[in-house]
Amino acid sequence: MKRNTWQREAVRGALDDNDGFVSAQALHSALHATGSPIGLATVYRALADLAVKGDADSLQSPEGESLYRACSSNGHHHHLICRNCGLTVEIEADAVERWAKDVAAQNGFTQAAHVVDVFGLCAACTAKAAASA
Amino acid sequence: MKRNTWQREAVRGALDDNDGFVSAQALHSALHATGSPIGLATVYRALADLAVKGDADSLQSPEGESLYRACSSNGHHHHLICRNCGLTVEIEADAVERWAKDVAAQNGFTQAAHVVDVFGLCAACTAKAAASA
DNA sequence: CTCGTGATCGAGAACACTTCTCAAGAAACG
DNA sequence: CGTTTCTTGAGAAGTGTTCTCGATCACGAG
Ligand SMILES: [Mn+2]
Ligand SMILES: [Mn+2]
Ligand SMILES: [Zn+2]
Ligand SMILES: [Zn+2]
Repeated sequence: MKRNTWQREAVRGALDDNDGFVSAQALHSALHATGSPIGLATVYRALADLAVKGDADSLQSPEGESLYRACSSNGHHHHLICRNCGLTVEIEADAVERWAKDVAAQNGFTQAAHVVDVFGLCAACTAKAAASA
Repeated sequence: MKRNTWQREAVRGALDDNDGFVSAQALHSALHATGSPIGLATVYRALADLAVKGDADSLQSPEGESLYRACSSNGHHHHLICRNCGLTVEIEADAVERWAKDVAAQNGFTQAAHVVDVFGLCAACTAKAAASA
């Protein structure tokens, strides 16, 4: 019941071309830069679809923008993200998963979900910052 | 250089009257409901100030809204939040702190900060949901 | 207790991000 | 093809937050 359009292909492709997390607007700009006439609303829709299908991870930047990324790893995992360049490292942490589940259960909470992200400056951006300081 | 106004007092008081995390707009409504003529912009400003002074914790709801809470515990900690009623439990987890620091360092990241929150349905809201289902 | 200065306030405008509306377009399928 | 139905895209609308700027008020100096 979901049709195949070049627009959806384009969004998926643009996501793949990107290493780190990107916003819908940035992706739209990138697509436009290559000459694509895709609409902004369509980019938002495609990203939302990819996210629910599990083909993309999404998170909120500290500034409140929604960011998306085509993830290599399939299962549940978390991210270490450079707040300067967006570079992302996928991290798995069974210990944290267990901890989140336990702390919820111990307090009588059900349907627990957790948000676990680490933001920092990657090695390259750290070096760059030190040089310019 | 920071003046004392009844507005700031009112915001701090309203925060204290609230168990869980609340949004700036909710707080503004609550204040209005008690007859206070405080302005919305002022509520935003007061909350931002409280947050940088460390007198309030802030986080982003999964929907992207900024939420605030007057926390009892002083030090760094995390939260277990009911997504229905906002009830909040403060949690400390040295293991998670260490893990975040380590995973950043191991990947060459500096100035690491982490976002760790657990959302769920509290016991009361779970019961209520089961009853109405 | 004035006064003066400058921080603070608040109404509304402006912003940034996201979603909605709906007419036009194009997959899918017999 | 032709029909059906989903998808698209431009712009409007919605939502949360910040900005603008004249009026107000806190507070230390005199
Ligand atoms: Mn990932
Ligand atoms: Mn807290
Ligand atoms: Zn970087
Ligand atoms: Zn609850």
